[in-house]
Parts: sequence; structure tokens; C-alpha cells
Amino acid sequence: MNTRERIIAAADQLFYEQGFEHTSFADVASAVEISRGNFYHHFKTKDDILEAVITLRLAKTQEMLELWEAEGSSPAERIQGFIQILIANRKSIMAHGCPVGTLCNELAKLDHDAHTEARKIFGLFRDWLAQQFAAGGRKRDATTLALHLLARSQGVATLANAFGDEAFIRAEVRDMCQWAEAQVANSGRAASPTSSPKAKKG
Amino acid sequence: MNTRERIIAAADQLFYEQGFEHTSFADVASAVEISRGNFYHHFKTKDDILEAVITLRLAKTQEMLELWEAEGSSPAERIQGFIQILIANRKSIMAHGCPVGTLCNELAKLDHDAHTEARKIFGLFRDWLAQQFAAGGRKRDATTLALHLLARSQGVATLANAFGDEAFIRAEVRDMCQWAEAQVANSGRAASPTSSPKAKKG
DNA sequence: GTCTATACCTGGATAGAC
DNA sequence: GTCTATCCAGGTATAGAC
Repeated sequence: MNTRERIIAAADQLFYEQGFEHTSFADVASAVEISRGNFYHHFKTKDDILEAVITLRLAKTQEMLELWEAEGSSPAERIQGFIQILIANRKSIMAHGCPVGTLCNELAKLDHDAHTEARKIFGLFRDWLAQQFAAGGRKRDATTLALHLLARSQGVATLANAFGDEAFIRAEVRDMCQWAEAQVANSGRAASPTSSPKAKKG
Repeated sequence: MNTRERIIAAADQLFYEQGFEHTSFADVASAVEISRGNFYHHFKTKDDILEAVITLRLAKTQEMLELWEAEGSSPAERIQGFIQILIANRKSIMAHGCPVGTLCNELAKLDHDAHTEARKIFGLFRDWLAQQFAAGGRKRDATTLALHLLARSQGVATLANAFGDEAFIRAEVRDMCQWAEAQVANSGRAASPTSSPKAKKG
């Protein structure tokens, strides 16, 4: 990994943990253990680093989705794999929220041009999920279902971050998995539009 | 409205639109049309303003919930009133996200002490919603249902902010209303844990 | 490519006149 | 209570030596 890549990786992590604006060049430089002067040899402005970080995230997301596509044996299983990242990443989500959602939120507030690029990460997840629902027989409302699931996982991340409640994450993940199962199982019929999270110990 | 109150009101709005960190004393002072020096007569530090803003938001939220409590004629109607704020505030949500969720997120990233105070706003909504579900016959899982609904509305706000898609908000609101209706109608029985957003024009 | 030194600006915060 | 003037820290960015 060359210096440029190390800078991007460090910025990626710090932007997630501390936010874009709150992270200074000095923070990144000290994480990479280079001088600030050297820093500017690789990136002219802070926006350039942001752009590189978003590009990296897009690439990593794309790669992950392709892996899931290859590994999962059915649409239902793949969708459940997506939902499970809430549990796999629960510690960092409780500490810092969802990397995608919080970055988009921050860039929207800053009225930053890169917001357009950042939301493409959401777009990748949306399209991949829609593809799974379509493959599961829900061609007509695949994107609606994808956005619905994406929204739910975002909401879980936001509240998990606010309350730090791991049991809440697990309960919602369980419910989302059951919901997803029912969607692609129910492929032919129009499913009921109502649901309930399972009552505790119910 | 005295100067202090005007400062808090301006800070409240700017923190929402631009974020806490991105908003400078100069921004607030110029919005209130006072000098920066005068500013410090009212608030010693930036954290003091943040605290005042959160206190204001807590009070306004409490007041709003009490109003809804008095005005709504049934638990189901009150819950639907809560859901409808996503539509009433759709423009600002698409532009800046949810005021509560985005503030909590930002404070978590800054590792700011006020995070504890800020999440109490979520707590007010959670408890009020739980109260409605309990009144609707769902005493046992009232808080679970409340958190579920709160999470869903947060997720809708996050994606609405990212994509600026008003139709998406309306579709999710419709689905949440139907879900809520079914919950308090179904009071006695354990409801099915699965749901689907309605297929478009389905 | 990497460093040190430094210029420049913004933003938080203070002092003191009115 | 309000103002102007000012200080200081930190953050972005540049110049130039090695």
C-alpha cells in the first residue's frame, strides 16, 4: 500500500468515526505518520480527499455486492446477508452510525457537491437489493421493496447509534429477515401491507 | 422575544440546516443581527448555546406531544398524526434530514457530552408512542412497537434526504399508517411479524 | 517523495469603552 | 446590553530545502 492509498484509508476511517468536517489534515497526517507538507504532495485540497474516499467506498461496496452475488445461493439468502451486516457491524454502528447514511447526511448539511457522489453508494445497495427481489419473483415492485428495506436498516442504525441498544438491533434484524423471507416466498401474490415486530418472548 | 431567545431560535434553525459544527458564532450573530461581542454577553461558550438549543427542542417536543395527546381522539389517530409529520415536513427533511436524528448523529461523531441530552428527544417520542400503543391494547410490547415505528420514520428521513424522493416518503407513510392501524386494531392477538410496502398502483 | 517552515484565514473567546 | 478591538488556537494551504 503506497502513501496515497494509506492516506485514503486513514481518511476513510476518520471521516466515518469523527465526521468529514471534524477531521483535520493533521488528524489524517498523524494517523498515516507523515508530515502535513507531504500530505499536500498527494492531495491538493480536502475535497480531493473526500472524493477519493467516496470513490474507494463505491468500489469496496461494488466488490462486496458482487461477492454476495456469487456466494449467496438464493435471493432470500442474499437479502438476509445484507440485513445481517447490522449485527456484524453493531459495535461501530452504535458508536458512529451507518457510514453511508451519516456521510450523506453531513454532506447534505454542508451543501457539499460531493453529496451527489455519496448517495450513489446508497444507489448501489438499492439496485442490488432490487435485483434480488426481482429474482425472487417481485419484478414489479422490486425497487419499492429495496428502498423499504434500505430505509429500515438506516432507521435501525440511527436509533442504535442514539440509544446504544444491541437488543433492539437484534430484534429488528430478526423481524426484517422474516419480512424478507415472506416477500420472496410470496412472490406471486400481493402480500399484506401490515407487519409487526415480534413481541418479546412472545 | 428577547435577544437571548432570538439567539437560541436562530441557532436552533442554523444547527438544523448547516449542522452544529459548521455553524459559527458569526453565522448566528449575523442572523440575529447583533455583534459577536454582544453574543458573548448571553452565552459564554458554543456548548452553552447547544445546551440551550437542546433544552428548547425538548420543551417544544414535549409541548407538541401534549397537544397531540389532547387533540387526538384515539391511539390509532395519534400514532398516525406522528407518522404524518414526515409529509408535513417533507421539504425540510429532504433538504436537511430529521432534526433529531441528524443532531444525535453529529454529536455522536464529535463524541460530545450533549449527545446524552439530545437523545432524550428521541426518548420523548419513544415514550409517547409506547403510551399510545399501550392505550391501544399493546401493553406488553408497547416499547418495541414504538422503537420500531421511530426507526422506520428515521430511515425514511435518511433516504428522503439522500434521494430527495417525495413519492417514496408518501408510499412509506401510507404503509406505516396501515401498519399502525393494524397494530392497535389487532390488540388482543399476536400479529404477524411480516409486512410489505404496498406495490405501486397495485 | 518527504520534510520544515511559514503564510493566511477562520472561528472561539476576552477586554474594555459606551 | 451592546458595541469595537483584539488575542489566540487551529486548520488550510504554499514555498522551498533535502
